[in-house]
Amino acid sequence: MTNEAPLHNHFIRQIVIDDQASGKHAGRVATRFPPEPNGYLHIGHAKSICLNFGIAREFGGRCNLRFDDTNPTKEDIEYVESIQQDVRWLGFEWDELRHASDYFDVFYQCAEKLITDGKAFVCDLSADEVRAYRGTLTEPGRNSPFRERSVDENLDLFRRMRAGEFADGARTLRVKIDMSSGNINLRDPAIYRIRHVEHQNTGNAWCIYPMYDYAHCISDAVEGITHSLCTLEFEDHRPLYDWCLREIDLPHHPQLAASLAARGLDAPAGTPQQIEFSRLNLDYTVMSKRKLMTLVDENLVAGWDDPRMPTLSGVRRRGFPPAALRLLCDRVGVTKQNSVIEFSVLEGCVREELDANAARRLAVIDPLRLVIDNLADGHEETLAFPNHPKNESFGKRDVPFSRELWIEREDFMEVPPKGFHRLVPGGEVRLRGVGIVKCESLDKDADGTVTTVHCTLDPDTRPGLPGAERKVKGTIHWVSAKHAVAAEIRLYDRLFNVANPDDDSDGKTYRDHLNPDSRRVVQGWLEPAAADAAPETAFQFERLGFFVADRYDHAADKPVFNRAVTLRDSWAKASKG
RNA sequence: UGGGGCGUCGCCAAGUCGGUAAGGCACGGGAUUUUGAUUCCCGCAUCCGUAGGUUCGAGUCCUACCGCCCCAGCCA
Repeated sequence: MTNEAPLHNHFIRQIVIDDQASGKHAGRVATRFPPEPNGYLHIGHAKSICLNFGIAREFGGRCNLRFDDTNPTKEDIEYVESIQQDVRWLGFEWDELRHASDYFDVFYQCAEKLITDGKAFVCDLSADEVRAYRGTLTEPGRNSPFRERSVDENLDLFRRMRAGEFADGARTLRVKIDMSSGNINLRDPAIYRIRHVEHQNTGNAWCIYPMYDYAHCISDAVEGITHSLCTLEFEDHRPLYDWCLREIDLPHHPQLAASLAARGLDAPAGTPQQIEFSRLNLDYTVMSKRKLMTLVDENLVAGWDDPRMPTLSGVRRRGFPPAALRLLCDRVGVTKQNSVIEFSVLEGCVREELDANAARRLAVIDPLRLVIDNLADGHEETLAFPNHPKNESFGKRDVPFSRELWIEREDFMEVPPKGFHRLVPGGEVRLRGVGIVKCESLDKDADGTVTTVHCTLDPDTRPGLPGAERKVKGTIHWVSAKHAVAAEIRLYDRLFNVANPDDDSDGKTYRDHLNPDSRRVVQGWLEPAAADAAPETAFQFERLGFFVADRYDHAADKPVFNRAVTLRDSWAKASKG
């Protein structure tokens, strides 16, 4: 894959540079991308993936893919598979694939240590009671009445929790920190809960499952992660992250992780540093898993990989190349500022990438018949077209040409507005790669709609002849009617018609802002060399935009193309005012 | 009246020990062009949330205010 050079130094890269220079972590760099397998990855995740894998690659370090599968009630194997596929598609490969559930035994051993050290207790309070004891943002909480149980009783109870003696929710294991802390995460947070649920990775081996804060920091330590990168909302979890690691002290108690050795998962435990950065948000889209899930579940879109979805599988199907997403992530930078990137920035990245790497083809998506009257009936020839205007290595292809063509309906106007450079009655225009054609007459149907444009081709303007140098205002694309292949063309537009669909302050929700025209399907005509392409091949259909052969539905004899993005169109912008 | 973050051009984002505002995207103008695309030039913050202060000099230091985001799951 390509390896884009970093645009500039961001604060996390600087921390890594400083750490490496000072010999912290013995100069090692290890990161991880830790998704919970409870949904599909989206563009926001791309930032984390690029950051984590990118840092590891840049500093000669390692990066693991780790499934944060500590809550079996929400997770599913479907997601763990899609996540792996998406990470690879983005262009990254993990050093090791791990699951938090690989460490369930370690978590358990550490919990017994915490209990033995008097740092954790089994609490019998119900969820509601815990909430009541927790206090509020401005009032301190109160100690649980079970906080002072003896070590022996705690150990006994915890072992019985594990043994399955208690019902879901009956008890939790809590850590003793400070119920009066201004940081609510430190008010004796639960680190284990009872869930008699089968786990996608460990089956029925466990009925108690660790909480995120507890499991994540230990997982990081056990994997020797040096820099644990996460998003801003975990900032006030960091004291808990550090507390757990300090109290457990894995580096000095390697026996706690001894069970890993037998499975080849052991490594010297480290002391990872959590560093937070801001999420990648885009306007005109929603990025929360919950909302994306709703769009899918309620059939508001055609699935997680609907081309309008901001999921990685969605943008992939839409035709956005992975390099465009990497470029986006480079371009937006890494900071702690909440930000919303304009969707046009992403589109710009897609255009930039595809302009350089997509072969050109001719296609017409709203056909109007054009007949070249001064060519013989049945006239046919084959023209050689370069596949890329600026890159000869793309080679050339044969394009069939004949007397009857399809041109784009919007490229002809009987009464043109000022500044219109295309075909008009009595006017001239260049047919791309063919020569200059003059509109001599029109055919119309009963409604007055133009059905055919009759032209004459100036034979002196064919390519290669001196007359080809003659300037005309416009050049339009075309496709030979006789040779064209009918295709299904899916035209996509933004899913939401407001910049911030998450904003429900006016009483409306994202569901009220769905763009009814976000998907239009038309029948168009392709030159043969476009139809005959493998699924996921991206082309620029000249003057129209970048299109991709649908990953699943496209076939050479029944082509289906999705429009990834239009070309920049200064005429449309100007003529619209 | 809690805790944790963040405020530099429309959107992002650099700004080393204080020395007199990078870059990208967008936008405006021009050149080239058999894609009104691409490419190429040129322009685009006397000002860094606000108000004071320190200093020869402050986006960078101090003080006070203002604004925005996150936290009260046995979710991650």
